[in-house]
Amino acid sequence: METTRGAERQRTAAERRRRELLEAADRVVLRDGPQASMNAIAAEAGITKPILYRHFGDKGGLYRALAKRHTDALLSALRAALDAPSERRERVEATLDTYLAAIEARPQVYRFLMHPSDDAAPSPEQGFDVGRHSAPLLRRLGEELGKVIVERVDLGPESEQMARIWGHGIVGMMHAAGDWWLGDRPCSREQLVRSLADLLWGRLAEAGDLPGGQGF
Amino acid sequence: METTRGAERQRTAAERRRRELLEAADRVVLRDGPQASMNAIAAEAGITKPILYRHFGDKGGLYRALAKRHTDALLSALRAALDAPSERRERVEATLDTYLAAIEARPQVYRFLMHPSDDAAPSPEQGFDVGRHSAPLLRRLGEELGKVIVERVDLGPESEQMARIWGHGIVGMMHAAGDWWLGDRPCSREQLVRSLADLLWGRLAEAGDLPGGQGF
DNA sequence: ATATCCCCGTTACTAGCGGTAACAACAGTC
DNA sequence: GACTGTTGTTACCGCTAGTAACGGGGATAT
Repeated sequence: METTRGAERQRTAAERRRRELLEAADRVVLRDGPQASMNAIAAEAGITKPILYRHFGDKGGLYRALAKRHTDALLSALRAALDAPSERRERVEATLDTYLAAIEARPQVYRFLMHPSDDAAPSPEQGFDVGRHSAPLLRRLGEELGKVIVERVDLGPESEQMARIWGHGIVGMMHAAGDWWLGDRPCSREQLVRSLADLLWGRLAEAGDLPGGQGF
Repeated sequence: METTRGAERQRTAAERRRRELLEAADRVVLRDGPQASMNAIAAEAGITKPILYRHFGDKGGLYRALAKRHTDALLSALRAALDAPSERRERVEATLDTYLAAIEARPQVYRFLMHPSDDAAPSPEQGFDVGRHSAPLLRRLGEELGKVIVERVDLGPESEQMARIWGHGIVGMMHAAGDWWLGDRPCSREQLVRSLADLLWGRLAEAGDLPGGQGF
């Protein structure tokens, strides 16, 4: 009765295959961007389409699996920066810098993560399904940051609601500024990090109005 | 020689037609979301595809024309809120609220503006063309806000750079928080607005650490 | 009046996409 | 040796964006 051992071996073989396919998909996405076709990915992996579909269900499945790898990697790097033993402002700057360094190092990956090209659920459900459409990575980062805030910062009553709002807000700030910065590169990474941290540290409230017309 | 008058009339007729087509496209996008097909739009307008292509070049052209209308409308509403004669904090809150009210009122439009479904330039240029991929609306809002900040807020030296960074950062914060909020609706709009304004007003810097573990 | 030109509109097509059905070949199990 | 499950194939479906190629009608020029 070799059933269990055989099944085991088969399972691990399937998992290894799955990893190979993911790596091939990775290469293609890195080369062709998020609109890489299933045909191209299959060709890169040296096989044909139906195998991909057997492993991942549909294109959304493959992309979700692919995104999870990168998201997990980025998330753990951010967690490390967020857990460093230093002052709050320093940690915030380190986290911003970690994120920006990551997207700077591999812009194609970043682009794929943020723009899965209308992945997953085609969801023929009409009506207002406006949730989930922005990249899942942003949502996840926002939720995680919200958790960190609620458990470390004293925000008084209603702190949980506000912490989640702040989590998503700060992540969005980081993302939008990073996206813009990555396009034109108008300044150094350090300056960007410092400016964003300044914004979070209330410099907008402290700054005086400029003469001529009402202030901001 | 009726040449000029004839050409004139013809031009205005073409422009009226174009507006009609855009309105039909608007209805379809509002109903089907950003993945509305050219066939569906043509059918809604009561004509066939090639006419659309003659008017707008390609799908990206149509979507850009469509997006410009909504973007302009939203932008002018935001400008009005930003120019109100009151205190800075109040103006910031009013602007946030205007944006959130807009996306709340017509989520499908909002979704279309943010996710043009890989529009426009297929740009076969490989390499790092990571600019421009996030919705043009966000970029435009960020730039506009940056301009407003640089001309109204006293940020000392390097103020222009910092103002642009802040513009994109604040817009991104607003967008991400709004997107998340629109999905789960975890709180009222007022509360969201107040929390985001609090964040911009430096409450993160002022808040104390919570006991148990390092602070944020 | 006739011929010219230009624009609106059509039908019919291409190439490529995501996804699937049907079938072939090989493994290990009974 | 028969059976079963996995791995792989080819050939197809329905859809999409986009494009000829052609027909008809109204204004213009002679």
